[in-house]
Amino acid sequence: MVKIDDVARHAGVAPSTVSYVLSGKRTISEQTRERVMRSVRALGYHPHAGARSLASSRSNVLALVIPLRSGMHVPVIMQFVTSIVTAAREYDHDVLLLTQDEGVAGLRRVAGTSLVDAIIVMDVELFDPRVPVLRELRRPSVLIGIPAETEGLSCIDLDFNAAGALCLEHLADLGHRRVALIGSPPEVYKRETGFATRTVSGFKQAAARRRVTVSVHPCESTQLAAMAVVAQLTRMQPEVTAVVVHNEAVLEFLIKAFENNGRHVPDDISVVAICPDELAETTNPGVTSVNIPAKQIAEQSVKILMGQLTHENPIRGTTFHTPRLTERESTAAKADKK
Amino acid sequence: MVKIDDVARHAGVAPSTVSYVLSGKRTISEQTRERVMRSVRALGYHPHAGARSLASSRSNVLALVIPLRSGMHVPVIMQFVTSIVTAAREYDHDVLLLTQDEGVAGLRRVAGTSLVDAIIVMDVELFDPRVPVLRELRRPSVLIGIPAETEGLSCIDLDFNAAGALCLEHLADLGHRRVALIGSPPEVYKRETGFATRTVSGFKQAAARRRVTVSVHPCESTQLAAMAVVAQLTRMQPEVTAVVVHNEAVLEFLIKAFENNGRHVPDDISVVAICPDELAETTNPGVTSVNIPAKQIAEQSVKILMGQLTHENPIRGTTFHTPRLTERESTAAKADKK
DNA sequence: ATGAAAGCGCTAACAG
DNA sequence: CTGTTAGCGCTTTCAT
Repeated sequence: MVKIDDVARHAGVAPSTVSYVLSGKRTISEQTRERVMRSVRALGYHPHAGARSLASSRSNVLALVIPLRSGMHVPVIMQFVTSIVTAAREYDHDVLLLTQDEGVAGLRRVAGTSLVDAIIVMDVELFDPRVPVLRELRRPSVLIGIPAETEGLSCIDLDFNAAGALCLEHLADLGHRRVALIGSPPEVYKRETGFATRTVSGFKQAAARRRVTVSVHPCESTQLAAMAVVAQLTRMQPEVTAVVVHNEAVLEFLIKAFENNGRHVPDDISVVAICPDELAETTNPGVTSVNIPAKQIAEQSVKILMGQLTHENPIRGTTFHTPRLTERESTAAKADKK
Repeated sequence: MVKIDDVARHAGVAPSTVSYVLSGKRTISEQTRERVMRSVRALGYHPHAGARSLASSRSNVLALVIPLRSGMHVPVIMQFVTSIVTAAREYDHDVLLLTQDEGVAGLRRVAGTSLVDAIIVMDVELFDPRVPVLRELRRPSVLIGIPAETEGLSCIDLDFNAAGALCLEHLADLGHRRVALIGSPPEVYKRETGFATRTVSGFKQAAARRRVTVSVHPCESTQLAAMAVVAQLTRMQPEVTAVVVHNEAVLEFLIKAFENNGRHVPDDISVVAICPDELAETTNPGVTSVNIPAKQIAEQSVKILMGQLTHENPIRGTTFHTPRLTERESTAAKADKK
């Protein structure tokens, strides 16, 4: 294995000079920098990660805790994961993956052993046991999702409150007076996962403002559950002319089910979804939707961590992404019959 | 930060003794082991990962390269990922995530810096540029998927050849004489991804043996593409009474499309899928399927790496998982009309 | 069964 | 702008 001393000898400089050339932590004459880089390439030098982390107390690795539990839409998670890895690489960092099932112990382990410099936690609940641990770890961290107590932590999420409101406003503007929200599986609400409950409350607040009558229907992520909700809605609440769907997994099933119940989208029933744009574009018809900007949130998360790690830009507190609604073919003005 | 010397002092032993207690690399009297462990817990000691990797030249981290490209079913990838992380933790290893887009350079980097001890590569193509690099890296590695040249490498995959054959045999046993295979998107075949082409060839070989007439239809992972394939099949090849689906993403769309074309599953058309059991169970009707055993393959991959890392059980060569077909409600004997 | 001590390869003062 | 050197915290011979 070729080491820094080999490079130094080959280039006729001191080891520290090689180190500084590579890290850019002090100014080096263009001449020697060139010579060193040439030697680095000639010998195929790769600094030993462990030695580096020992000497600098920086591993250049981030931990990412991904959710495993039911109720989360897998493609969205995956998009977060890949975006975070890509963003981390831009800052010359790698990503270590932790699954939720190691729980709090995993956080303690990777932080305690200095395996990672910072931690990203996805799918944070309102009263998440990891939150106090993160606080006591005293390492940079960012939570994707908003817990009840954010003091001293960096959190980031889509403003689901505004997203819920935005959906209702859009439908209210189109003249709808009775709107149903079809949401995540019941367990997601029981866990008090922020994104689900915040959407509901934003939705309800907007409904109160606009004097729209609403109801909320949690829904399992299966076709059967989707059909059941539509059947119930059609039978018990035929006056509902629009729905907001906050459950990517059943979006297509719901549309199909409405069609099968003789209610055409958007003529008989309008549909707005909160889901990734890619999904909303590929359904038939295209669904008016509020985007879940996984890529942007992932990039912003990494940026926040890097700011904290370099002490330059220690963004603390909560960052909300403003939701954006895109009109597609699934919403229309309320029909004026009756 | 508490270090090994602190623990040693607290327990009244030498630092090396603490190290040996923790690693179990030499026999320690029950007495001192207890004392040391007590001190470890009392002080909350976590060995520094970098120092450890520097001294032992083992990082206890595995790299996992995940695919990003289109054509792969995301939930299956995710299942692999989480299973690999979980399996690695059983052996006290962590998992570093690499995305495909860093390409060969990512492999060189993590191996060259000794960031990882071993590498798992998913979605390996027949002529994969990473294969020669993996070979020259001289680190334990396992490929999920089978390249053209496996010399000196460990590979593992479902025996898709057998899977394709198994599907056809099952349908032939039920009396079907004309069978279509609806496969992955065209680009997957163009890339010569082994799993897709091997399925097709196993399917065709079995068809030749059983004198069944077959056709193969690549299919994009969209509802529209699924509808188009079904329409084409119904119009151009009405004599086809059974299909094999090797594309998880469109399985449900295909079934729906057949129903909409007035062909009931399984009475008018039998459907066999190659997909995870979880998916096959939740469709309506349940689909007879050959399982993609992500969890088993993931666990086996990790086990292979561990064998190589400990030099105990250096499993080389190719491991094929034998496919298993589970009958559900989507297949029936061919109707005897005409 | 345990201790002492020599590195592992790199970074970051300190010195010039 | 560059060189010298003292660790970083752990593992692992080599001793006993």
